[in-house]
Amino acid sequence: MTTARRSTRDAIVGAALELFRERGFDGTTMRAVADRAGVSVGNAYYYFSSKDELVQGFYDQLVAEHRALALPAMAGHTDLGERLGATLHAWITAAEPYREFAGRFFAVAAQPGNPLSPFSPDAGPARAAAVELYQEVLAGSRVDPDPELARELPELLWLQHLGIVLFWVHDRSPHAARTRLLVDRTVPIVARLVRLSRLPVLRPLGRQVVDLVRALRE
Amino acid sequence: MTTARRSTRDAIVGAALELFRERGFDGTTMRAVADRAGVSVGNAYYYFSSKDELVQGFYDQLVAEHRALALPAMAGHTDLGERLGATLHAWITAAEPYREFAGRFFAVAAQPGNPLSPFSPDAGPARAAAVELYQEVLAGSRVDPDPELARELPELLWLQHLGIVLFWVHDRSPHAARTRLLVDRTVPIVARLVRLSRLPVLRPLGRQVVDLVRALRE
DNA sequence: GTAGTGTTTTGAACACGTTCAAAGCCCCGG
DNA sequence: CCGGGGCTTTGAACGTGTTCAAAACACTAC
Repeated sequence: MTTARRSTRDAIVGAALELFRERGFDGTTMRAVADRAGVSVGNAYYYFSSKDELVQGFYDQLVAEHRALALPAMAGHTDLGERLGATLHAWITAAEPYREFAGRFFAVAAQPGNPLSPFSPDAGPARAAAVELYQEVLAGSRVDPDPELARELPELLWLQHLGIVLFWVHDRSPHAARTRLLVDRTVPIVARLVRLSRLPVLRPLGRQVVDLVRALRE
Repeated sequence: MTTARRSTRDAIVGAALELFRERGFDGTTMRAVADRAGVSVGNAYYYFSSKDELVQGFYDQLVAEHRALALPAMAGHTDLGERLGATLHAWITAAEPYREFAGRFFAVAAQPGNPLSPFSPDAGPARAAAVELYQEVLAGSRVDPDPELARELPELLWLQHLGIVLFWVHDRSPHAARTRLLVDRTVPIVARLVRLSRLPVLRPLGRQVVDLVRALRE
């Protein structure tokens, strides 16, 4: 029965998330996950082909929480910098509970070939959803960048997001204060660059950036 | 005797490097490393407290090879873009033999708290050496950036280098062609930005960047 | 020489991620 | 009811990274 299948699966991923939060990724054993889910080790492997794959559950939850926090936070603002800042701070807030062990998670995802890697084909839909959020960040702001650049901007902003995440993962300061500082300082730079992109002196630069992004997309 | 100590250590790291090249990181077992080095497993752990730590050997070798390739490659050039491109292409060339499994290596290093991480305190000297190479890239070029920016530029170029490495790790194209494309497209952008940094419109932007870097250094 | 002390080396033992042959379960056609 | 074919589930077994108490060794002081 397919509903039995679902519930076993959910029990496993639920147990995994609980244990990850309690003891971190390395401190969680597959035996413990299986125990708490009330199944055998082998059964856990029937649904998830590796311990790494259990991380997908964490990932999905984080994306959903980020979106839920980001949209209301930027609503009402029309300044690109404000909207961008709200979105990035929302991410830091959403990720806060997982801070201690998220480093291991992202290290796993950073592994080339890993399906969780944001650059892997498997992560295509997840990536598209993330880029779309930045599309919305832009759409709600009264900003008028160079039109060619505008088309690539959502993806570029998502790249900025990845960079911030990378920093956050290594940030050991309380409440991720350094990452928040990085956001507060980076956002005006990006906003200014976008604003200046119409300037004649900067047009060739913008074109170079656009060409680069397109060339890499193949 | 300290020379015996050295030679055991070298035997282990040598065996590890051989095996890494033959079978990759995951395919290499500590038992195999110990065997080939002619010592016991326990002894390998006496010198290296984990399998990850053996990667340091690979890392050191790569840095040395990069420097050896980069210096002659940029000699004679005075254009910043040319020097930067030569340095980055030299890195890709030096890293080529390790391409298949370097992904695993950098994933290990990317783990927060790992002493191999470029941002860890343990890696301070290694980082300083890397930044210094970009100091040399700048020193040999006739370029005249905004003076405040100039002081932070070596570190910023090193950050660019890290970004390229990150891309390379995920690049599956033959001969890392896509990474080379990225270098060829990124370098002119960076060179142009540096050149434009003296422009009055861009001064505030440059200041923001400089402030950011300094704030994050604490 | 011998005893004492610190360093190096050993290999069995442990805990973990992962695999796999076998068993259990469910449902359908006869 | 029976038999068979696919899902699911099991837990013992394997190979791995890592630990540790004990042994071997090197040196010094007497």
